[in-house]
Formats: sequence, structure tokens, C-alpha cells
Amino acid sequence: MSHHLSEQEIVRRESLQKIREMGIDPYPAAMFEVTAHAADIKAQYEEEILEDGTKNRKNFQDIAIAGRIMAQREAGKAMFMNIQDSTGQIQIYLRGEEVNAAAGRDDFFAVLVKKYLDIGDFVGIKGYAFKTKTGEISVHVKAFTLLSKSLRPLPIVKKDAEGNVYDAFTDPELRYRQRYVDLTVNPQYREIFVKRSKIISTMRRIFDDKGWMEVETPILQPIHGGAAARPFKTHHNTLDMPLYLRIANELYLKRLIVAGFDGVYEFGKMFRNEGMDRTHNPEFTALEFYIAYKDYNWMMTTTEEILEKVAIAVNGDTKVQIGENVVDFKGPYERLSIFGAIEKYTGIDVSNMDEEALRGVCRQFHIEVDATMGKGKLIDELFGEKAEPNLIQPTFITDYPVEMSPLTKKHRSKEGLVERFELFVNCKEVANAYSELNDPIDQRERFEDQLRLAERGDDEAMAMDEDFLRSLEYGMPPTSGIGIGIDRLTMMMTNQTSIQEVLFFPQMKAEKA
RNA sequence: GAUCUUGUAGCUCAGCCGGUAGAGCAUUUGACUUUUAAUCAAAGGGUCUCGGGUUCGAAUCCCGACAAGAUCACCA
Repeated sequence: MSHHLSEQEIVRRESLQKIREMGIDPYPAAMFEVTAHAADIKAQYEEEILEDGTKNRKNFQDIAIAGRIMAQREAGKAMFMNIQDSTGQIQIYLRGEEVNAAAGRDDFFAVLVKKYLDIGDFVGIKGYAFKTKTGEISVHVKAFTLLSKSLRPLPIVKKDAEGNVYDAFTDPELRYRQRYVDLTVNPQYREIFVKRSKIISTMRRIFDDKGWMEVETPILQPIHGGAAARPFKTHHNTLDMPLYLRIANELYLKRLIVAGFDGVYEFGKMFRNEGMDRTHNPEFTALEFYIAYKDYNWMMTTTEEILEKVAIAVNGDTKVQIGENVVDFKGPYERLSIFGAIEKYTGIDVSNMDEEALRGVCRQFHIEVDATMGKGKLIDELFGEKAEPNLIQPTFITDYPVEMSPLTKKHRSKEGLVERFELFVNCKEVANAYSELNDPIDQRERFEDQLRLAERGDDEAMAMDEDFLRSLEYGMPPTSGIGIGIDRLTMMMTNQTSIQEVLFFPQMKAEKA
């Protein structure tokens, strides 16, 4: 990608050349040993004023820090810079005579530092911490090293004493396309990704403590099973066969339960070739885990335990601000059957209605229906339209109609329903779990029902997976499994309304050359 | 996929009813040895997203394309 160089880029390239002509390597190979970080110095530096008026500096007196120049303030033969490392920014103070002496040349400060260094350059500093006249904890530079020259001007975001931000780098397109710039100049967005990482590491720790095993299952699958969605299709040249990027990993994880593992989990990327908007990216991360000898009641309790711990790990509290609402992840959560939820928010008991009666109820609420919709789909529409918008606090919706859940075990006591729950938070689904169907004959019939739905025109119906059925025929213990959308969970835990804000590199259309 | 909005300097933005392109920061030159949105003085920087059209004349009005955002529909 070549582009027309701007004035500032030309100047920086010329500076680069001049630096080389000075005999200074702008991209030195040698490591620079860092011994301190900005945040620690600012948090822990201590000094006292002695009786004779001199300062006694107690710590950080022989340190090396490294980072990017984020601001330069020249003051004659001295200079201040703000240096940003991974922990934040700290001010440094340079005196010309000192850095010249350290470098062993007269032109180091006046020429290299003042003329050829720019905002964005990486530098290494050796020196000692002190407080300036105005009380700012800073690093007094004794030796200064250029570590990497920057050739493009970084957006300059300034903040005044009241915390007002000026010239913020805010264009969402630029922020997503050049995330490296966004994360450099907008520290508030770094925080989201730190929290995302914490969500995943907290969960992983819980699972490992419980003795479950982290596994990896195929992303390239010959049959795209386990969910209802349009896949990405690709082709393997040597095998000369079509392959699909997985839309789910459920059927593989269950094969591992068949294989005799008690508990398996996978944090995995899923790929769905569907619309994109502020809650959908073509690739997204799901956590799934499957635990033998458990049922969906146990899974609800376990989900409460996990989310409670995650919320505390991320925000220090089970209560999380999401938009205008405060959501409390402290369990136990409300449990409502899907029919109960519909009745609660419409006043109508639809639990014994047939397809035609349901279609009538949908029409009554001005919900669009068509001939391809089976009973399950109609109930789902009704629920989505009338009940879902009310589910702000974490709520388990349970006991879905069998038509909607081809991989779920039939309910132990309620005819026509399955042992499934979905967890709703802030009116959005964040988890989907079952008592897993392990009756191979029933499972085959469910797949056959799906085939009939497909023939009727339902393009989301699930495909038959003979190998999965074969594994069930060998026998799978009673098992409960769950899938949790990590991106959406992160959106909630960080109070973001767009999925792009919780993905480092959201999918974008090709940039114009 | 539909509708609406946006696209001007490296960044953030003005630019009215069509009349030779503006500001702040950044950049360049100079001054300044504790500044902090540093300050002071001066200077340079533009294919106004792209392509058409209307017009004597278009950043501005019209049409189309591209990209992004918001809302809606579908999916997680």
C-alpha cells in the first residue's frame, strides 16, 4: 500500500536520514533493559524535604524506562517529554548538558533530541525519579537512547487540567482500521481489552480449578452442525473436498464426552456468513463447555457462579452499569419457563395452543408470520417480541418447545418441551444451555424433523450428522452443556453497545487503495 | 438488505443563499534551563472521498459509486 507522502512524513524521513548521518542507529538491535514503569513510579515514588531544604529522594533513583514520546515541551536548553509505556504516561526532564555528556557529543540535545525526534518515537531513558517545582513526579534523564523512529504523525490528543479532552481521535472508521493508533492514543479503549482478557482468564481459572479440560476441536468441518446459520465455505485442495468454517463446535465437544472426558471446554472462534451490525461480526468467540452426569438445573447454578465471579474480577462488584440500567450478576437469577414468560408479559397462556392458534396470537400482536414458520418458530417470535425486551436483570428462560431445540433432551416431566435454558441479560441472550440429548434414536428423529423443516423452506434447519449419531450410539453419559457468547458478555461487562468496541480488529470492507 | 446521516490539512472541525480554501493542535524556523492543552514570534501544508451533471463559475446544488456511522429487518 503506497501513498502520497504528506509534508510531515517527508520531514520524518529526512530526520531519519539525518539521524543515520549522525552515526546513530534509528532502529538499534540491542535490547534495552527496562527496570521501571510509569504507573509504578507515579504511584510509589517518595521523597521528603530535609531541614536544610534539600530533597531526600527515597526510591526509583537508578531506573530505566522505555516507551513512546507522546508530548514534547521545549524550554531552551532543557526539555520535557511525556513518555507512554504499557502502564501509562510519565513526564521526563532532559537537560542538554547532561544528555550530551552521556552521549559523548555536543550535538546530541540540540540536534538529535530537539530537531530529529518526534512524537511517536520509542525511546529508552536512564535516570532518577523526582518531583518538579509544580509537584509532578517525573524522571530526570541522565542518558537517552532512541529505540525506534516513527515515520507517521500520531494524532495528538490533549487533555487540560480539568480533564477536558481536545482533538480526540474519534473517527470510528479510522479507529477500527488503525486499531494500533486508537490503542496508542485512546487509553480508555485499552481498558476494554484488558477486561475482555480478564473475563476469559477468570473463566479459564474456574474451569481448571474444577478439573475440566481445555480442548480444541476442528474449525474446518465437512458438515456445519450444531447451530442454525449460513456458513463460510472453502475448499481443501489436496483432499479435493468442500469444507466449512464452523458455525458451532457443539457436536465435537459432545463426541469428547462420549470418549470419556468428564468435562471439556473450548474458547473458540465461530464463523457465520450473515449480516453485520453492532452486535454481529462474521467471526465471534464462544465459550462452550460440556460436563458429564449433570443436567440443566445444575448448569443454571454453575452459570450464576461463573458470571458472579467474572463480574467481580472485571468490575470489582456483581453490579454492572449497562446503559441506563444497573445489572446485578449476583445469583440466584429469576427462572421463567418460556411459556411462563410469554404469559407474564402478554397475559396469554399459549402452552397448549396448536400452530394455527399461535399464528393467530402473533397476528393479534402484529408480529409478521409466514407459512414456513413451525410451532417453535412462532413461539420464539412471540417471546422475542413481547417478553425479551423486559429481561434486564439476568433471567433464565427455560423449557423450550422441542421443535426449537433439536439437540436437547426431552423434558423429564413436561410433554412437548425440552430441558433447555437461555440466559438473558439486558434484553440480550448471552448463554444457551441444555440437558444434552443422548438418546441416539431420538436424536436421529430430531435430525429428520430438521430435514422436513428444510424441505418446507427453513434455510436454518440443521443438517444430519451421521458420525455424530454413530458416536451417540456408542453411548454418551447424561451431560449438560452451555455456550456463552464472549463478545456479548464483554459488551455487557464493559458497558459497550457495539461489538466492534470489544474486538481488536472488527471486520471491515476493503480499504480503498 | 432498507432508510437516514456523514466524508474538507497528519488529527479534530468551521466553511451561510454557488463567487480564487479556513481555525486549533501537529509540522518547519527562531527565542526560552522545572514546563505540563507550555508560552512567544514567523512560515509552510489541500486531487474538499471518487466519477458524472447543472452553471460564466461547484467543497457548496443534482445524479451515481465507494467507505463509515445510526436506526430497522435477520442471526449469536
